[in-house]
Amino acid sequence: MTEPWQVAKRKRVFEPSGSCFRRAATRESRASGNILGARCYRTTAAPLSGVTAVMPVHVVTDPTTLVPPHLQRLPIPDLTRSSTTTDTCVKGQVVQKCSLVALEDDDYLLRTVIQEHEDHQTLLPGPKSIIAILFGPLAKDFSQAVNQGDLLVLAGFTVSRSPTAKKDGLHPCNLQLDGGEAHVYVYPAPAPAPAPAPALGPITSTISARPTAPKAKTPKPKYTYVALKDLKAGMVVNVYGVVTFFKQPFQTKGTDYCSTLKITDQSNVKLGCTVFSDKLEDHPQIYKIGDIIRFHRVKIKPFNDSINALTTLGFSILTFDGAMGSPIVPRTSSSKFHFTDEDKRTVERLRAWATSQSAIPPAPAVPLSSVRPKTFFDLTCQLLAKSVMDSTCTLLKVWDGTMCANPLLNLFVQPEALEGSMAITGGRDNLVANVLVYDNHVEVAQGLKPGSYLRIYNLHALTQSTDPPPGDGAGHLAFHLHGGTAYGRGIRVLPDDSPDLQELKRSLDSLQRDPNDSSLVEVWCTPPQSPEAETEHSVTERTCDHALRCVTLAYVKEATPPGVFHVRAQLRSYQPERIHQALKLHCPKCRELQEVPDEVAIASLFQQGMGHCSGAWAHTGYLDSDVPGRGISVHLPNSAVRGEDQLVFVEGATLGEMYLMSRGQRNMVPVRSSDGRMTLLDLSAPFLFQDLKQHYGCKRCSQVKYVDPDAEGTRQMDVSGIAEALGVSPLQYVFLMKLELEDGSGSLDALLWNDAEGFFRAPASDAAANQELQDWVQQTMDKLCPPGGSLEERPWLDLCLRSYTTEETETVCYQIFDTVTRGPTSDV
DNA sequence: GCTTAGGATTGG
Repeated sequence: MTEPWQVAKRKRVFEPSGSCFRRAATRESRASGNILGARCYRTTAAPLSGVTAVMPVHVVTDPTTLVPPHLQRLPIPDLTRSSTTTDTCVKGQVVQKCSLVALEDDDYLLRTVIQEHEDHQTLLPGPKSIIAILFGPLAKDFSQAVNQGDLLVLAGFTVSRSPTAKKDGLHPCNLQLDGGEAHVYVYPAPAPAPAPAPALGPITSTISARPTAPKAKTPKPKYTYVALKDLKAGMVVNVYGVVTFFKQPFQTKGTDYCSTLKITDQSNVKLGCTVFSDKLEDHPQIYKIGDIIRFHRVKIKPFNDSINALTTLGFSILTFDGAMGSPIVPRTSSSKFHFTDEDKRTVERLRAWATSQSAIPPAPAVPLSSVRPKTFFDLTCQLLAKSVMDSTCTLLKVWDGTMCANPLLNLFVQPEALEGSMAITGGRDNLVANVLVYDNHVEVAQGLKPGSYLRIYNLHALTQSTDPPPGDGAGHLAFHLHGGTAYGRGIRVLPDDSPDLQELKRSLDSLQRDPNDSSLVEVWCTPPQSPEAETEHSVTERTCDHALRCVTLAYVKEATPPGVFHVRAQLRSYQPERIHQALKLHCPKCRELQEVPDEVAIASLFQQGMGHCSGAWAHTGYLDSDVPGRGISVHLPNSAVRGEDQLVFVEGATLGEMYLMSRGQRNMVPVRSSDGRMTLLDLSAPFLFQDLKQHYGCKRCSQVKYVDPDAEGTRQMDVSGIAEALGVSPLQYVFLMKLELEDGSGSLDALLWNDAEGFFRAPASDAAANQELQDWVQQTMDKLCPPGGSLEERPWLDLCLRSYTTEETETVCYQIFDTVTRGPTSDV
């Protein structure tokens, strides 16, 4: 049986030297900025505008400087497919001119045969005649302006393989002329007798329109694009589409590389497309599903009750990022392409349409931290090092800045067999994925340079069954890029400035901020294997009873809420930094959260409460006040139960006096007069003082009554009983802190809130009243996150996190639950 | 020498 990858192995090897040369030539032509033809011509020909000003075919009869003098002439017999075509030209006589072929929508094709001009002809070996194929308006102009026998200078062409060379005995290459850079300069054959052609070098000629010359203003080449639903077999068309499936170029059984892809457009028709070219740079540069592609000159052919698009002679392809708002920059290796504002709008329209389509499958790209065993996925990563394992397998060591939740297989390779370096990882093994690349992908893999950014398509995550500890059930993860091209399997190098690399680069940057951090290295090298082992080195301890596997913060962030996770992280920072600021008041009824009022504000409320005395109750005593001329009234309800829990109403005291008086007292309620009756102060002040504790009520939920001395009083002398009797809805003290956690895979803000008292093992209401307890909590935080300490001094925290979405803003939040600190004195 | 592929995994 012959499998695709076995076939591929028998293929001709893509000549690396040739490809390098070609790529270099392209770069050079871009960098030079010297666009052959058009620009030079427009300058020199300005006075002649109206004759052939925007024409790519120039008719030359008289000595002026029409043909750019910098063009280097290349003899036709010397032409090869790796010839530099920038600033070069060929010169030859038209020995055959075929008729103009009309393609769809004002597109044309014309084939002609050019024979090397006689000044070189006799001197050089090799085929002297070459086929030139002209496209578009150039072909049309040529058919009108050029006759057999004319002498031509051709510039701005590309050199391709001639598929008919064996049959026609002509040059093994052909010339293709298409687009704004292609130019044909014509020296018409003199009608009566041949005159010596002007020598090349600085050609001095002048233009004269001859009878067959085309009309003065030819419109710029305008391409029209056919909606996919309107395609019919036999058409040669230009189309746009959104990529819904693609394969990287692979070698065929024939002479070419093949790219297969599927596209769709607003007409909701899908079209399979096949690109054949032996030049990799002619193939589309598709990075992911959703990219937008533009084809010029594809032929629609019937296949299996449907139609497919196939590249034809003179095809060209541009690819664009499909994301809304990202720069519209065509991906192509060619510096010769048409691209207009209309193209831009087309791309924008397709992007907008595609964004709203569920028919376009989501790209299966995931970070290393989210990879699950037995799945196939696309990995965007940086190549660190590679090593040839055998003839059918190459190992790539890659990372993406996130830490895999599963232990990763680390294949050891002798340093001398490894190309590239792992030094940058600082030994943090669980960050490095070992990718085994097989069969047809080996060729691509061997051309990869360490440091480059890659996307590997359809990577298979497999747990290594031969792993030593079979008991723990978690084999080490290895990644396989199987042979063949099914499901788009392949590797592509992403350009360094690709928008798809931003996230990856951020992750890698944060990893490398502190590459020498030994504690990180230690932890990463010894991934926790059991909960027992974990807690030994942690300053916190989980108290939950679920046995979840420890995951990375990156994994937590990827997961859809709600969820429960066990993580191991360090505390980078926390807010607020002062513990007393972390104490808040919370209403269990309306769930409002508020700051504890500051003493200045409370003191002022006490001042305002010093009005007319509400009058003596049966049990009223008077004390001297700090405030001159005022007295403090102390009232006891008529039916008050005597004893320790005695409820005492205090009127006319300052806040300071209230503190003093309530010391050692169980229940003191500050009151004021209102309309001759006794009521509570504004609820921004505590409604109840219990020794060192102050209790507050919710302004929104309380319905404060006048305090009636004849009331039965409260039966229950606890906070809620007293509050109820007073019509107060009591507030609870709570801790609220935001902890910035960090674990190498990323960082995450988690709240200490509902379960904060458990975390600190301290009731918030006690902490509010007790400076020592606040100090204890502060010391605990200092232990978790030493002030001014470096990352390596920070201990690791085992935490149980919950993710959830808030009702109001629908933002994702994380809270720490079921976790306790070991306290500031623990010796970890 | 006018072909080739025409999506569709599971493995080393």
